[in-house]
Amino acid sequence: MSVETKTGYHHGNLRAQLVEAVRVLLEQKGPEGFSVSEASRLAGVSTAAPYKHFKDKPDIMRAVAMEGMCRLRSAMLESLERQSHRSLDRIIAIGRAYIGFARKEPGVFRMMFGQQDRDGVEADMQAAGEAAFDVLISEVATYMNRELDDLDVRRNAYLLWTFVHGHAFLEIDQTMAPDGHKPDETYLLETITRRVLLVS
Amino acid sequence: MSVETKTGYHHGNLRAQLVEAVRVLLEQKGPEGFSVSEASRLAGVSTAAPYKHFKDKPDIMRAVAMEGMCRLRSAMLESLERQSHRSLDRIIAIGRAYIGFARKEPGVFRMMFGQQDRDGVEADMQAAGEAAFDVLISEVATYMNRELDDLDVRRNAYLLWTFVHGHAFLEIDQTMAPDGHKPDETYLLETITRRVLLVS
DNA sequence: TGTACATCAGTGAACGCGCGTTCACTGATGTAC
DNA sequence: TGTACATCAGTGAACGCGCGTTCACTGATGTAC
Repeated sequence: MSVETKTGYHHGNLRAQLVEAVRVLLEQKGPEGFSVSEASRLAGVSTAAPYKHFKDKPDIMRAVAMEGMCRLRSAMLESLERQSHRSLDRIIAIGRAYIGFARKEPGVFRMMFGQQDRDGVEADMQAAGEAAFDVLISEVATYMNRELDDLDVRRNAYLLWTFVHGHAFLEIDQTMAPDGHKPDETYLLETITRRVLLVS
Repeated sequence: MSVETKTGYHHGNLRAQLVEAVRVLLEQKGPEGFSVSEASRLAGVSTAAPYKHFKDKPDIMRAVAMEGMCRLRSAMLESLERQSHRSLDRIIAIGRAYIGFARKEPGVFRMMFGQQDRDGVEADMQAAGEAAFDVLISEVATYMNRELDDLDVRRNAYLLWTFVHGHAFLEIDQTMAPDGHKPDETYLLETITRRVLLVS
C-alpha cells in the first residue's frame, strides 16, 4: 500500500500528516494558532485520533521540531551539492541555506529553537541540532585544514553559526525597519565569514 | 500620593503593576503561561481591571515588550558607566550587558523580539529597538573614528549586534548541550569584536 | 469650610468559546489454521 | 481458499477548565461654587 493511500477508515499515514498540518498552522497563524483540535481538522480526522500516535500536545510539538531540525540539516547539505569546491563559498552557502530555511518556515524555525519544553531540551533534539552543526564544522575544518574536533575549528564554527542564527532571527522577527539602514545580506555573510576565518 | 500607595479600592499604580506581574509570569511559566486572568490575580485585582488600562491582551504584551526594550537600552548604557574609555572594552561591555539581560529575563527577551503581533511590528517598538541599537552604533563610531551614519559603522555594528543576538538566543534556548563543546563566552565576545573591527 | 457632582478606577458575576484529553465504540486489516 | 479472531487505527460524543472580554455597578477622588 502506498504511503499516500487513504482507505476511509484507516488513514495509513496520520502521524506524518499531523506533523505536516501543524507545520501549516504554525506558518499561517504563528505559535499560538496551533491546537491539537485544529491540526486534527486540517488532517481530516477526529480530535481524538492524534492520541493514537502522540502522548500529548508537547509530544506533537517535539515531533514537529525534530522533523524541522532534520530538514534544516538536509537543506544545509543540499546547498553544498550545488557548490564549487572552494571552501569559503561552501561555508557561505551553508549560512545562506540556514537563513533561507528560517525565512521560508519561520514558525517551524521558532519552534525548533524557542518553543521547547520547560526544563531542558530532549536528548534526541540536542543530537539532531548537533548533527546540523556538524555540517558546518566539517567545512570549517576542511578550510582550516585541521581535525574536526580541533578547538579553533569549533570556536570559529560557533562564531559563524551564532552570527547566522542571530541574523535569521532578526530577519524573521522583523526587528529592523525595512528601510535603507539594514546592510545587504550577501555582504554581511561574506564579510563575517572572511573576518571570522581571518581571510585577508 | 506616593506611587506605591494602595488605598484598597483605587489602586493608583495598576498599569505598571500589571506589566510587572506579566514579567514575573513570563519568567516563571514561559510565554504560554501568561494570561490576563493570572496577571490580574497576581496583581491582586479583578480580571476586569486590566481593561481600564489596556485595550486587550496583545496591548498588554506590547507594553511588556516596550518596557523591556527600554530597560535593555538602560542596561547597555549602564554597562558603559562602569567601563574604561578604551573603546574596544566598551563595545564588549555592551555585548555582555545584552547577553546578561537575555539570561536574566529570557521570557521578556523572547517577547521583545519573537512574540510580536502578526503583520508587522509597531512603530514605537521599532523606535525603541533602534534607540538601543544606537548605543552600540555610537561606540563603534567612536572606535572607528567616523560619523554615526557612516555605512561601515552601521555594517560593523550590525555584525556585532547580530552575533550577540544569536548567542543570547542559543544560550537561553539551551540549544547547545552544556558540556565541553561550547566555547567560552568571554573568549567569543572578545574574538568576534576584534575580528569584526579588524583589530590585529 | 461644606456640599454637590462629574469622573475615575475599581468590582464581581456572567458569557460563550475552544481547548486538551478520555472513553467506549467500531470498522478494517493481517494472520493462523 | 475460507474462516475466526486478535489487533490496530480510527470515531464521535462528552468532560471540565480557564480563558478573554463585557456589563452594570459602586466606592473613592478632585473640583466648582
